This record gives sequence, C-alpha cells and structure tokens, in this order.
Amino acid sequence: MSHTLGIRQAQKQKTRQAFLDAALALLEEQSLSSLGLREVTRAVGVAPTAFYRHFRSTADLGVALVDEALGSLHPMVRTTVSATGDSEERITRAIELIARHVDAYPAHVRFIARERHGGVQPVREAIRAQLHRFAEEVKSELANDPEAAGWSDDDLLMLAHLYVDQMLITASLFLEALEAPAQERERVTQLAARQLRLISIGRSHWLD
Amino acid sequence: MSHTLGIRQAQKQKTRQAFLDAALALLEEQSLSSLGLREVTRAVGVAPTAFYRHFRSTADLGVALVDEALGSLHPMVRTTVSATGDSEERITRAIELIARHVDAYPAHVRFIARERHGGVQPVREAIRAQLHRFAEEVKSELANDPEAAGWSDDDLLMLAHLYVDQMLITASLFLEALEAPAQERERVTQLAARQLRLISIGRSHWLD
DNA sequence: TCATCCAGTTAACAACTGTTCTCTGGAATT
DNA sequence: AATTCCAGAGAACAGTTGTTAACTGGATGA
Repeated sequence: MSHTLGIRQAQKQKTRQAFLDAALALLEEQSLSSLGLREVTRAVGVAPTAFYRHFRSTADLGVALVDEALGSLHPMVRTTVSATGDSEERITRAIELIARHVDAYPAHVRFIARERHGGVQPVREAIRAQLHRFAEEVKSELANDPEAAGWSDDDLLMLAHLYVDQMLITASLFLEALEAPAQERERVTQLAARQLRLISIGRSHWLD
Repeated sequence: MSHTLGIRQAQKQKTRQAFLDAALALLEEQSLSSLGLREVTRAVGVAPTAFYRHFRSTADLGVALVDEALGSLHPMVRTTVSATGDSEERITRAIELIARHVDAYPAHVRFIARERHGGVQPVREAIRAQLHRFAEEVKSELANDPEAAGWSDDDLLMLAHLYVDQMLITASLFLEALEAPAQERERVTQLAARQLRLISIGRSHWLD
C-alpha cells in the first residue's frame, strides 16, 4: 500500500533528489572526497545549512547515490543472465543492454566506476556490498542453467564475479567512448563480445 | 654513463621524492582531486611555495606518481607472462608475484586502482597509456607462445587486455585483504587462480 | 674570487571551507 | 482555532585554500 505523502514530505523528497542530481553532475569532473557541502548547496540553490536536513555528510550523500545508481539494477541483471537463446545471442544482448544503460545514465556509471576504489570508505563499502549482491544473483541464475551441472558452489560464484567485473569493465569502456564516433563504440562492442565469448568457451570446458 | 649530480640537483631530487612519498601517504585516505598543495608541503615540512619548484599542480604530481608506480613494472610483466612451465605453474607464479608486489608497494597499487577512473583527467590518461603499453607487451609475449598459432592480432590484444584487467582486479583484491587473516588472503589466491584457469581453458579452445 | 643562478622562505591576498546557533513561516496535528 | 513541528534561511566562527611577489643564502661556473 502506497501512502500519498503530505505536502511537507513531498517537498523534502524533491529537495533531497535535487541534492543527489546536483552532486552527480558535480562528480563528473571530480571525486567524492573533494566534493564540498557548500558546493552542492550552491548548485541546488539552497542555504548551506539545509544540507544537514537530508545528509549527515557528503559521505552519507555518496552512499545514497550508490543506492540510486545500483539499487534499481538488480531485476535487470537477473533477467539478462537468465535470458534464453544460444550463447552468442545472449552475449550480444547483454552487451547491448550495458551500452544502452551507459547512454541513459552515464553519470551513474561514472560515479560507481570512480568511487568503487575511491577515497571514501563507507561509499566503497556500499558499492562492494551491492556488487556482491549482483554476484550472488548471477550465481543463482547460472545455477539454473543445465551447463552448470557438476559445478561446485565456489566455482559458480567465481564465474559470477568474473561476469560482474567484466560487466563493469565494459561499462567503463563504453563510458570513455561516449562522445567518440560510432566506429569506436563498435570497436568496444566487438572487444567485449570476444572477451565474453572466451569466458563462455572456458566455462563450457571447465569440467574437462 | 651516469653523471654524478651536483649537490644542488641531488638535493632537489631528494625534495621531489619527499613530495611523491608524502603525497602517496596522504592518498591512502583520499583521492587526488581532493589533495591540497599546502597539505603536501606541510607533510614534507617545507613552505607551500616550494611546491611550484617541482610541479605545476597536484595533477602534475599525480602524473609523476603514475610513472613511479607503473613505469618500473614493465620488465616484470614481460618475464612473468613469458615464463616457462606448464599453464598451472605459470598461474600460481603470476599470482604470487602480484601478491608480493601488493605487499611491497600497497600505496602504489591503491593509487593506481583509485585514480584509474578518478577525477583528474591527465592522471587517468597517463594510467590508460601505461596499461595500454602493458597490454601491448603482454600481447607480444603471447605471440611467442606456440598456442598462439592461428590467432589474429586483434584476438591476441583482446586476450592481453583481459589478462591486464584481471591482474588489476586481483591486485585490488589483495589490497583489500592486506590486513586480513592469512585465510582470507588464501581465499583470494584461490579465486584468482581459478579465474585465470578458466581464461586459460577458453584460450586453448578458442580456435575450435 | 666574483657574479650568476635557483631551491626554498616569508608575507600577504581574497576566496573558500564545515559547523554552530538562532530565527522564520507554512504545514501538520490536536 | 490554537499549538506543535520542522525544512530551510541567515549570520557568524575560525581555519583552510591556491597563487602572487619579493627575499635569502648557499651552490655553481667564469
């Protein structure tokens, strides 16, 4: 059941979202550890002290951004991994999905790539936790595949992490190629496809 | 022929190295884009203006750190990839080498992982260039392997990039496990080994 | 020996930072 | 209608930042 928010709560959420949007925009050219509280409030058009009504610190804001960037992505991952069709079809479909996501939410992708190993510990931790969730989900989907017969749990999780990392590497490549000519984007697509193909081959001969 | 530096040049290089060391230490808990010039000079124990005798900006210092962290690593990579022995031996040797390097130079590894996608464009560019050099070197070593017969140049470079990225992922995992119990470090070792094993299997069936 | 060089110093600049306390005005509750 | 609540404003705090200009004193080269 969804309760309609009062005028007050609604306005507060709107301001909060404005903080997240402004921060994400500012973070295209710097890291979270150098993002100033006043800088964000200035971009939102609000008094510096208003910040504290929504976040304890910029690190806190960063954790919220992690949730926004990755939280809603879980269903997408599950359906992509478990998609039907032969191996080659699944590869091209997965890569196209990544490319579209980078096109649609470049700032989100940049934020995650940047802060995954960034200078703010709670944010690193939040990203690590989300990526681990992805890996577990990928693993449980892989387990449904007939090809996974005979695989140990550890090996399945190993493969899942390989896929998740590969997904991030590919997303980062597409991000770098965002403003590049279509030819460069195509090169990235082909590279990522062949890397996934090689992993797929290794996977099918794993138990030899 | 190595010319002995004058007292003056020697002292200058010493101070410069002190800047690099101090910056690297400060960067364990923040990103380069938030590193202040005064912060560094304070840590070195020198006047703020002395900074300009060595670097144009903190971004410039960052580029110098990239060279220090990755520049001397190229011979190591070549010999590791081209090492003799069967596939399994090579995998364990490569991983052990990475683990030792992370133990010996954790701050360097952290810096590269952090700034690879960080907020300072010239530094990102410098890291990208160095990693591309690594990939080219790995590729030229792979080409010497009899297993590479029939491989296209593009496919060799694709595999080389896969190895380089995997190397960075593994280094980053060891970094996170630096202060963890030996059991956790062993888990990382086993995980990395199996991932390399899977890639190796995919490699040997690539031309099927 | 003497003039030149130059790594590092000192002082000062306006601009910026995070955080505190107090206040306000409209929404929410009674 | 009267009261409480609370998102945001305003002002002020001590400290910080990058960059400038003019300097000092020991190494360097003629």
